[in-house]
Amino acid sequence: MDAKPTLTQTVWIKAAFRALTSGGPQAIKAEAIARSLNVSKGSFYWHFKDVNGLKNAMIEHWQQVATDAVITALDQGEMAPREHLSRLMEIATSTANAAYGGPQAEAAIRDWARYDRTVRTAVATIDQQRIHYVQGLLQKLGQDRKLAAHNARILYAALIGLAQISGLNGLSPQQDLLLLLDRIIAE
Amino acid sequence: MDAKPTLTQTVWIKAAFRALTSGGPQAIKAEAIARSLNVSKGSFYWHFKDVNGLKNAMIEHWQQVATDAVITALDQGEMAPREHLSRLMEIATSTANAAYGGPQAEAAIRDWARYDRTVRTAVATIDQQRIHYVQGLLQKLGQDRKLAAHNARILYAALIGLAQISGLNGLSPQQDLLLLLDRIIAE
DNA sequence: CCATGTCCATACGCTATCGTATGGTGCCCA
DNA sequence: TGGGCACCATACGATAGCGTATGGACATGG
Repeated sequence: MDAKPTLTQTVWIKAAFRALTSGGPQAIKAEAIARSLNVSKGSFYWHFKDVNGLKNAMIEHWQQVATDAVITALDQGEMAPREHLSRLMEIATSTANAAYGGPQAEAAIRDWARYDRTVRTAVATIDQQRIHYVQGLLQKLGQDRKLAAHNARILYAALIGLAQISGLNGLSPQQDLLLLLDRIIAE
Repeated sequence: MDAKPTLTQTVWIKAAFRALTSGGPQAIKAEAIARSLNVSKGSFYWHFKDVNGLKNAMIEHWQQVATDAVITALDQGEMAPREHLSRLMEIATSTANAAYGGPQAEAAIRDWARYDRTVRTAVATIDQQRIHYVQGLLQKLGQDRKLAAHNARILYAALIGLAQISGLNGLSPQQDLLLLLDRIIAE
């Protein structure tokens, strides 16, 4: 098998996100995650000061990844805004992207934010970035600032809401999102 | 003060929802809730078999209340569908209704559902009921079945998503929702 | 070759929570 | 009036998770 090349912080963080995604915030426990990595918690307290240290590292890591995603989306801006938006919807609703765990992890982080002040501010910041980014794309399509802001919030909210609903009933939200996008752009 | 007229299951359930809303699923603990009611956990284990018994009672209670809300909404059907929809949006986004704790509790239940199979099926059932109800209203406004279904999902998803976002940044989602409703009906 | 540093295992004490067992208090009713 | 029941308090053992302390394995450089 694997030659066990000694663990890193990142490995722990990813394992912690798996725990968060499948078991919620209260599943972020040192010993449980250690077991999932087939090591003891002695290793954990070597890499992190304590459980709060791990949580802070998780937030920082996610915020970094999420911010980078927006940045790079902005950089490769030579695509048509319309294409850009529909591709965004597809990426956001696909289940196998993002280094930190994908949309499922996103939802779990959003839950986590409800009960943790630090996470809450981090998520709020990311939300603002994304909504603002979508708003910019809509303005490029000719919508004035106010309408674009409204539509951006609606699109993003529908994205989150549909993910929530489909996460419960197993349906894919892509169809609904693309239809909504069509109508929002059409006017 | 209060003459302490002995506790009932319902009192425990409401206290449990307060705990769930403010602290998440892992905050549903016998001793903690007992302290919040100024009694000991001896009382708790008199009214409930164990913690799981309380949780089941909570789910049952919420499902009952949520179902009843849809039923009564259907019954008082002499209102214009358009009025009906906008009033629904207002009620759903107001923060001081619902016996079990209001929109905040809804969001907390939705989080809870992600990590608990029983809650998940209950929430999925309620979601279906509500979406189907909204779809019926839209059909009354002349939309065909398919379009109404799509619009109902979008409206409901936007409702949930906006609540999630505004729950993080403190903004009110009413404006956005009513605007979206206008556009959905306008066509 | 051994000294030092990195990474991890094990053992320990502490606290929180669970569920149970048992006792106490007040009320109603025969 | 006292026996029984509803409701609650208290005490207990058991388990899980936290954080610390200490030692061991392994590599690497002097």
